[in-house]
Amino acid sequence: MAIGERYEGILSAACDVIARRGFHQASIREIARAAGLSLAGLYHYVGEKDELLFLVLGRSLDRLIAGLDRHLSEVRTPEGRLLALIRTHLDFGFHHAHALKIINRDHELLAEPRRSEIAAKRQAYLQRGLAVLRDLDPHGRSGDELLSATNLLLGMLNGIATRPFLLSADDARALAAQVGALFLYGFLERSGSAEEALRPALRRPA
Amino acid sequence: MAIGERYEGILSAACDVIARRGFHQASIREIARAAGLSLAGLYHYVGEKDELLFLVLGRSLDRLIAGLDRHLSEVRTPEGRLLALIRTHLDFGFHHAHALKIINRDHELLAEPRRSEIAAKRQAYLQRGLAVLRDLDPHGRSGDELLSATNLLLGMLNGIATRPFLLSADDARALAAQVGALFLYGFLERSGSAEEALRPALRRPA
DNA sequence: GGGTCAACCGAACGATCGATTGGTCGGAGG
DNA sequence: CCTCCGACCAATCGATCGTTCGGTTGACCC
Repeated sequence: MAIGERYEGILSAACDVIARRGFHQASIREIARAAGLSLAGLYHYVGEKDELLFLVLGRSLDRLIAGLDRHLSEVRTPEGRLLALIRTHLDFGFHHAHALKIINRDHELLAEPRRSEIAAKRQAYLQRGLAVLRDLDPHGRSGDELLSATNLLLGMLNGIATRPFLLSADDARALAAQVGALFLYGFLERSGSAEEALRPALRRPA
Repeated sequence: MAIGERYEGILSAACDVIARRGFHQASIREIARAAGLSLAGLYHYVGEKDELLFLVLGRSLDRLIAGLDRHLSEVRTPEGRLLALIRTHLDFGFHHAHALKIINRDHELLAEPRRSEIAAKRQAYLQRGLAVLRDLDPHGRSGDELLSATNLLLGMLNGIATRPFLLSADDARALAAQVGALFLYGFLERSGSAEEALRPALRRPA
């Protein structure tokens, strides 16, 4: 067994167990067992429990961001870049469902300074999404509006990426097109007749 | 102090502590301290730790669903009902941020049969959203499509409802209109030129 | 063949967890 | 006045937690 291979197995086992049980409920003993090591054997590779979560989060976010950058670099049009973002996220959700679950659920559980380091990577991902929407925006939206729109989009993606909708990679692909069309239309047409359509409802009391 | 008042205080304290620390990291002792009781004093009111999470989740979901039903009953048009759903959710996120956080993050941590009971309430909420979208849908979407669209919408709402975008109730109101317009447009116009706009991007390789 | 080092493991540490036990205390009922 | 009961608490239980310690083993180097 290659030297890094055991390390990979540990992180993979940690990812599985933490995703299934939640970080604080996932005991080091259970992770060690899943990785095929004894408790003390695991501690030979890892300093403390927080480090396991930190490594899993860091590696997953790095992969997610790298994948996004790779896909974005292949597309020039703003619409294509939006679709690339959506595809990357859903694809990641399909291939690394456990990792995405941990990213969204357990990212606040780290102690400083690891917490800040992970938060920075999450922020880096968010910024890329915001840049895509800025290029796409025909209305000159403010930074705040773009930020909330970015969170809307990522929330949509997480709303389906972590649930059992994605049964195959083709599903993810098809769903990406759907989501892209739905979001793009609303995003582009904001100040047009969309508000018009809602005006009667907006006038009603609470 | 009235008899139910202490009980209210316990559930409120549990909600705060669990939201801040996560369920498994929130010790019964800390919840008891936050509620102004001793450890054994808390056990006078509650049978076991799981029951605390169960009560918090159940009460929060009941409130959320009741609020939604109340708001839906006041509106007749499909568009107005969509907006009512969005408003209800964002309003709940603003006034009960801790509860919404627990609903979205810790709902899987219960043991059976409590887990199923909470899952049923979540399902009831989802079904109401699905019904709203069905009334609104001009394309005769399948149940699966409507279900994923519902998850998209709820994902959007959770994407912003739990983050610090909502500084005031007016913010929540304004954001609801934004979200409503964005989603409505995309939802209504699906098979029109939205796919047209994405077609060039769709043809590109992965 | 003696020495060194990474790669482990069994056993145990103190701390903290959820939960229980045995009680005190004050007020309501008779 | 006595009894009873709900409300509450100090002390403690066994289990489990994260972490550490003291090894053993086998491969590699001189």
